[in-house]
Amino acid sequence: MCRNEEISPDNYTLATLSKVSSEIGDVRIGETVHCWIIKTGFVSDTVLMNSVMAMYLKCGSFRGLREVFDKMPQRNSASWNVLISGFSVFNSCMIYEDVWMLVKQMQKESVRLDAYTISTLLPMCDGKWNYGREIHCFIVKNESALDYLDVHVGSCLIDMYSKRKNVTLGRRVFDRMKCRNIVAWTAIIMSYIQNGDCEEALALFQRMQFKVEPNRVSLISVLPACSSLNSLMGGKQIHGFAIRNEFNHQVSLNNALIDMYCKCGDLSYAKRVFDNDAYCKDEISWSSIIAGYGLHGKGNEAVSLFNGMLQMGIKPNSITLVGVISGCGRSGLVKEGLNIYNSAVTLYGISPTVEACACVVDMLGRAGQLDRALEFINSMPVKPSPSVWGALFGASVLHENLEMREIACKFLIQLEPENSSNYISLSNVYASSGRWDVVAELRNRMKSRGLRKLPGCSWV
DNA sequence: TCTAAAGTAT
Repeated sequence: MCRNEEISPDNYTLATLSKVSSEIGDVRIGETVHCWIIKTGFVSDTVLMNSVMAMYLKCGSFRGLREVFDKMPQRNSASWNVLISGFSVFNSCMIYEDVWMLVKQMQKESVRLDAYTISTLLPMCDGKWNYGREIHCFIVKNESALDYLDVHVGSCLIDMYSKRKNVTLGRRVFDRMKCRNIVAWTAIIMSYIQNGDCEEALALFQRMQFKVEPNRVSLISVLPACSSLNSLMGGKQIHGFAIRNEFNHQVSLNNALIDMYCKCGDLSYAKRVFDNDAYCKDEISWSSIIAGYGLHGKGNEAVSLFNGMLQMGIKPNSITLVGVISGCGRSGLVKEGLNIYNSAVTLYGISPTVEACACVVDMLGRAGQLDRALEFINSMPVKPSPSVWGALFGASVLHENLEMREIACKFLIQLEPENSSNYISLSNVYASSGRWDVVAELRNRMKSRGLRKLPGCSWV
């Protein structure tokens, strides 16, 4: 960058330059702009400094952002909002109490919490940080000042309630919103999908089309509902809409289509979408098609697609690994699956996740190699999870191996002491060998934990 | 000239 010394940039120019730096995402260029601002004496311009904070945020420098905030002589709501965003973006810096303290501090300094503040805070309200309802109350109390059902705030509320499995409260917000754009519609549709009501999700999607034009994200969001309902017809209609509206050049949409076709059982359509050259395939495209072939018992095709991916220079990740190994498992390709697992670190640079390890256990187990599966569990690089022992349990049921069933159940109880089905499975093991004393002891253990048999376990 | 929201592969 060069600068004509005779013409000094004003605060507007500098703000534009700061914005450009954010878009490039280059912190060095941003820092240069920041230096000019200091030299030209514009550091007291709040709006300009807010854009510098936003630049540091987008360029990944929490330190830069914090420093600007701390040195600002005057701050407005936007300054606080960017700082709060910083806490949510830079997760490693995230200490929830700190965020709440910032909010309190903001109020103490009489800075108004606005719709921006609220829609930044709401996505941070997960299981660990439980201010969601408090924030919602704040919104209700400040309805007139805040424009309660601001479309941003409303969408965030729907999303927050969805994550807490409360689609009813989300729907109440949605129904009361003054204006609903595509984001709000997508949020409520997603909420139904995430909470298992795919019929309502599709019904809303139909209604939505009379109100707003679907975009790429909304189509991607609704496709899993078609998969869940096994509605190939619904999926094809969305595919048709995507083609007519030229969304089918986008990799993310094609990925969602591939997944939908695989899950609806139409592999040839999935492959047709995959093979379309009008878009650039990424690791999700490959992982989806590989998993699809694997799921349908076509392990050899899954393995050759996996090799094709490597040849194309697309780096597989741990999810790709899970797809290809589980495909091997379903097709009895133990040797191929183990080869891929063993090359994961050395050839593909993937450290196997516990999910990948569970697939290996499942693969060995299905093939009847239960001792080898147990040996694998004892030597795997990550701590076995319930899914790992669950895989061994499933295989020991399949191959009627009581001894392995007992081992798997014991570990399952150890890992999930509150899950009653584990006790029941173990007591079934003992019941089948007539060890009623141990069965009774297990019943007592369940009782002392306040656990009950799940309804429907009539076989116990 | 400043700040916020929805999505796809196990």
